[in-house]
Amino acid sequence: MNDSAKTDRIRLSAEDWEDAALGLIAEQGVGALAVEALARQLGVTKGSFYWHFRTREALLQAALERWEQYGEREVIDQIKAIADPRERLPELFRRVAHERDPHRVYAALLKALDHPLVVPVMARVSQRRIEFLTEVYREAGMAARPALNQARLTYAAYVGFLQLNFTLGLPRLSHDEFDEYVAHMLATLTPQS
Amino acid sequence: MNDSAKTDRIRLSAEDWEDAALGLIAEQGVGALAVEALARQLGVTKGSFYWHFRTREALLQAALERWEQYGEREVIDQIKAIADPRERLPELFRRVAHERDPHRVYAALLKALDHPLVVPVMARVSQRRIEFLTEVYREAGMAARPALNQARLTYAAYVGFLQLNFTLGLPRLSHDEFDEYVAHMLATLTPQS
DNA sequence: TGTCGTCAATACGCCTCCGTACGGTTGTGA
DNA sequence: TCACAACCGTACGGAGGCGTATTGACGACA
Repeated sequence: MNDSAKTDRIRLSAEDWEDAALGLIAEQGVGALAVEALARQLGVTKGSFYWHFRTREALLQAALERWEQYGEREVIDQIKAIADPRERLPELFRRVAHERDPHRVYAALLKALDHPLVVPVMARVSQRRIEFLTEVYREAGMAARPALNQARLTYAAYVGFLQLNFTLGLPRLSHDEFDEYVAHMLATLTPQS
Repeated sequence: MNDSAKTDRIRLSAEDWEDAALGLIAEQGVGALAVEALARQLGVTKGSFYWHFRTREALLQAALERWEQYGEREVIDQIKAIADPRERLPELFRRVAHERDPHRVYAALLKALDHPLVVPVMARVSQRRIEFLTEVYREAGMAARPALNQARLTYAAYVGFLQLNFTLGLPRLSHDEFDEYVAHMLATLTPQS
């Protein structure tokens, strides 16, 4: 039994390294991104790494770009596919509240905002999401400026939610309490229907 | 002109080191807390450090305890001193929105939630603040359960606000836009008066 | 079948930072 | 003035992580 992620492919590509890097970031944070650790996890040595990347920073950069491009589209597209605009907010909230995995990289990156490479990426991603939220609020019937402010507020609540509930494990809510909280959130952050 | 924080006291105490550590954490994050860097900043060498602390972790621990004990009381006490309970929320919001310094350590600690020492501290502090917020909401006229959920939501919005506006510098709002956002926040997170 | 490009192993040097050992200085009280 | 504790400097050992150099294995393709 191979201990973990030892894919039995003999040779690796740059993309394999980037994916592995994102996995490691999601699990242990950006600080834990070391080339020898990654190499061990992939079942090879550093010799391989420095063929694909000039430096450790280059890997981080590439992994972040990969995440920014491919990891984001999904949620937004799926939400946009919902016909009734008023149904989009509730569905969005439900996803965020109950699906943990898609947010792990984002949460990990949130803890690495001291690193100069991740700040611009997070700024772009957050900006884009806020714009998307604004759009959804507008389609739900709000005027332009309130929609923008509401989007900012909702997104801030999302970010704080990640920190408090996921990474901090804070409220230690029971299942019912949690659902009640999500319902409350939905009620106060959704335009009065 | 001494370049920065070179206090002209000849000899240092453990508290001096803890304060300097908190300052460094606020400016550059927990990861930048290195004993030789701190020693340079204080104008001494490691020899001094290891007289006061057994290890680097011990300093972090002590600094965090110091922050948890002394750095928090202030805001809560000042808010509690406001006579009219309905005035407390707006004042609290104003403070958070416009005073940057008191939140710098908290924001820095938010980016260090991968470190095992800071998680319990942040959990306790956040928990206490949420309880305080719940109290304020109750005094403003809300029932028990809604007040609790509202407090959680408001605090999540606060945490996200820190990340997006302060550390990410995200919305790049003008002064007026910013005030408008704060007003919006206040309007939707304050019980209907 | 030989050659070339691709991917990987090994070994090494270097730097940074932690922690230790020990010797030196300064203040203070007997 | 002597002794001792508090505080600090210097020097060193060692671990961990980055990057380089060199060589080796292996498949594709002429």
